[in-house]
Amino acid sequence: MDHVDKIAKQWNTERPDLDVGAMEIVGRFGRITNHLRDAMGKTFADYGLNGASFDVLATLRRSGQPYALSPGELIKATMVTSGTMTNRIDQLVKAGLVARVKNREDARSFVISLTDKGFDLIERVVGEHVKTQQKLVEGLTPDEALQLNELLKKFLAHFEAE
Amino acid sequence: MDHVDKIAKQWNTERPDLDVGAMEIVGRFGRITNHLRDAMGKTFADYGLNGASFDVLATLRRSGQPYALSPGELIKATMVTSGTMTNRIDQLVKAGLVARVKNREDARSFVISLTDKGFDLIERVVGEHVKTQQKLVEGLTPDEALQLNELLKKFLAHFEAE
DNA sequence: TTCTAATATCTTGACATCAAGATAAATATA
DNA sequence: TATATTTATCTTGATGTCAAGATATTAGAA
Repeated sequence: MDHVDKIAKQWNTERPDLDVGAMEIVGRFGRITNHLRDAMGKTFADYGLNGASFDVLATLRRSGQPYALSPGELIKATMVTSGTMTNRIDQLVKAGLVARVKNREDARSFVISLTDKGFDLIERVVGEHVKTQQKLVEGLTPDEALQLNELLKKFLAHFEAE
Repeated sequence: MDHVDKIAKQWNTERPDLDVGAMEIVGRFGRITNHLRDAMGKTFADYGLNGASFDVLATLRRSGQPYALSPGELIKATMVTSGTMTNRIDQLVKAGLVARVKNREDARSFVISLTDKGFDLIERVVGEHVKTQQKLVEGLTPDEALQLNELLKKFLAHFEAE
């Protein structure tokens, strides 16, 4: 009887006309995601980052050499608005982790480039981050984890069909 | 090949030493939850609410008669800080959907009570909300949905063990 | 060429949230 | 009783986010 079961039970008493089967799935998604975010946030905080700044640095790192993308590309990859990305980049520039480099071919645009300091930091953080994630899925057996991943993949495809 | 697969592939190229199996699960949780929140938010917006205000009204409604809880109880149920709850209540009071009623037995505390207007509103919204949630899980067969729910339940228990 | 449209990014103002601390009342202890 | 502690809620200041609009540049059409 977890927290979501309790909510479902209350609705069954108060509104027996409602079928809350879907609510159980959706509710558990929300709560699990909150726990995951909290746990991962602690790893980021150990290195002076948060989920937002980690996201930008990790996107640049995994894009490969020369570890540089335009703000527009970062916006697409991280699904935030332009204002949010400007703010994130400003902070990372202030921290010396990325640099805004002018694009000679298009004066409207910049390239956001990992500094050496930024590269070294993300290189270390991502290792810890992966360890944290592995610990988080330890509640499931390897077989269950595989099964869950397959179901998530199908579920996500429903939203991100192209 | 969904978005999460692409990220995993980039990491495999750039950092083949990292095992990103757990990252796939965690990443899909994040993306799915974002899609769920967006979709549900639209239903709330149709009634002038957002996820935060819906949450408070729904908590009061499903608590049963007399549809009233203290701020402290609402904080526990919704997992937000006291400042956030004060703000949410202020807005709902302004909108005439709840009322702050003084507690005679303990002058420190109030009871937050659904008004008739608030009751009528949440009564209608929750019906639409359940329909939205049902549509959201239609990407899975009933059997898959059951399977997923069981796995989520076990996963969540890992975080909310008591 | 000159005007218009599209593109790339930044700025502004508003909002929800949190952490930490303030206020006030109830309860426990001396 | 008087004082200290706990409890319940609100206030304040900072942060991250978004939507809408501003600015500047490039590309296309007349």
